Amino acid sequence: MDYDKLAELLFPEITKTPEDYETIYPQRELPEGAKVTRLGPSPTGFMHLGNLYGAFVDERLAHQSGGVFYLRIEDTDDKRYVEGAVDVIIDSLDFFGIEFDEGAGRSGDTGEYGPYTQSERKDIYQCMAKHLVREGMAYPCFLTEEEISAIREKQEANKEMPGIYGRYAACRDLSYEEVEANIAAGKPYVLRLRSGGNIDDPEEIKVRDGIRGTLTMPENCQDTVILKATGIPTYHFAHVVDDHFMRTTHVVRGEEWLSSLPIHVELFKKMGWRWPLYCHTAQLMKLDENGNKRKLSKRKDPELRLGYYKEMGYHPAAVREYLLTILNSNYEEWRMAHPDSPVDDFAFTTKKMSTSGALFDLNKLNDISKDVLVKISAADLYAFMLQWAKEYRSEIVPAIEGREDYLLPILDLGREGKKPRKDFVNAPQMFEFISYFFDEYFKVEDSLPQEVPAEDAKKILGEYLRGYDHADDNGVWFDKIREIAGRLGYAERPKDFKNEPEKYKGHVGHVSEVIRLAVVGRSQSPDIWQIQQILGEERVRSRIEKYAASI
RNA sequence: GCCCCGUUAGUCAAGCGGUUAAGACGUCGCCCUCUCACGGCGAAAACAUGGGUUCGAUUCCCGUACGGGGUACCA
Repeated sequence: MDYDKLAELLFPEITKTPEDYETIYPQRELPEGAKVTRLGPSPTGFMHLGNLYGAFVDERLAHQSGGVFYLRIEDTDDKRYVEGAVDVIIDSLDFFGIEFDEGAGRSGDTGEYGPYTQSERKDIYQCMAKHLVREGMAYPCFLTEEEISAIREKQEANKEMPGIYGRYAACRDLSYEEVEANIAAGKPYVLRLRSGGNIDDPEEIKVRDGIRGTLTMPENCQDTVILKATGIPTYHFAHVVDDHFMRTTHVVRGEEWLSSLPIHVELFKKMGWRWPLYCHTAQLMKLDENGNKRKLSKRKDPELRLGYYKEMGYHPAAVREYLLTILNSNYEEWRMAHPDSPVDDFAFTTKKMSTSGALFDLNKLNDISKDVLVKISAADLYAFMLQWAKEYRSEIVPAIEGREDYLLPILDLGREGKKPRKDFVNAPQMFEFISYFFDEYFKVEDSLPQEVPAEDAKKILGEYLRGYDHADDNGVWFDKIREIAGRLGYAERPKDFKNEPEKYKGHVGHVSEVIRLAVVGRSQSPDIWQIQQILGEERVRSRIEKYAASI
């Protein structure tokens, strides 16, 4: 068989050689140790937490080392393409503060290693495929779907490994004339790798993984398809060609790729290239909905969808912080030691990544979110909440928009000092938490405490109103409540009540709860005095009068 | 079926042959306190399982179970 002739027959229009592309895409000039990483999503328009998770790893590895992080659109499966998906990808990552240095963009590519969309790189793949044919390492295969499933059935019946390999690779040794005749007859064909693996006694290959250490696997034996009948490459071939010519140093991808690693290794070897350092991440998991079983995979589960967190009003910084704690087991510890350092100061490493899948933990996210939000200024919180409301809760926008002066002190309530309140978790919860500051949302939600009968409540509110002086400071204000409590038979100190409960109806806490109910409508809230200062005397008086009248 | 990968408290996780088996979230209790939150202190709670190897296994090896992934002209 004359492979040169076959290569010309198959790819008459390809004139460039692999060497030409080596020149077109030279080694990158980067500082020592700089890492080149990439995100390669398929343009389905669906981004999930796993994508973000991987993107963080890529981003950190590249930017921590002075390297390059680029975006490559992997659209070799035309069935998957969704219009506008590239923008969705860029936008949703941008929301979480992840930016690319080069690659596909909203308005075309940036960078010297493009095109960055696989469907535009057909010539490159074909050139490499032609090279493999010329070297006798790839061949055209005319097997039809039916023939392939017949082979599979036979293999299953014989309990053999399924697939096209060795003696089942019917087209491996077609003569030039047979190939020519098939093509002339218009038969469709794919290009298959002529695997060098020994199916009966595969050799072991060792591949170093940045997360999992050294992996030991059997070599590939399958004559994997590298070019589909359309001339478009499969993922395997595109990955090898692209990551070589884009000079990727670290490939971060999900563990679902682990089992095709031997294919990639064989392809790299056959091309005579060095393969990048693979980093196979563990999959994020979810609890099963019915019998809250163990772990379940993702896809379409709402909380794994990236847009979910934005819709739920979680601040991107909180999601980032949460992801980082999942990403690197020593991050939390570092964060406790460096509460105010920027994330960039943390030395991220793939070695500290978990090899087993983590279950998403909403409690943890909420807790982390509180810690993150407490450090964000009221002005930023305001802007964040407003933006969220505009997108997802337009009916509350009028309450918020243009009222920054009113809202800033509210958002800062109790956040001063060394032990600030951590009341806020996400945007909707923030709004709910402060909703009593809006007259249109204020309502009395809780009922009087057991210890205070209705007539006492009326008396408390009456006396409170009579003695109310908006100019009182916090101390004077509370002393007055103590007096009222004492006069009506309630302990002025909770301890007194606790020690001698039979002597009192209740304690000052119960008395102030009545006032709290009148002013904020709930039995729990931050400091009432501060709230009153923000509400203003008129509204305080009117709320108390109204509540007293309703008892 | 076959092939990979994994399995430490409810969850996330340190741990790399000898530890009282860290820490965080959640839960519970106490303290602080006008409520809640914050903060502080404390408690309950774990090495899937059976065999080896070893003076000694959570740590190493093999089997079993369980979970995940792959077995496509999908990525």
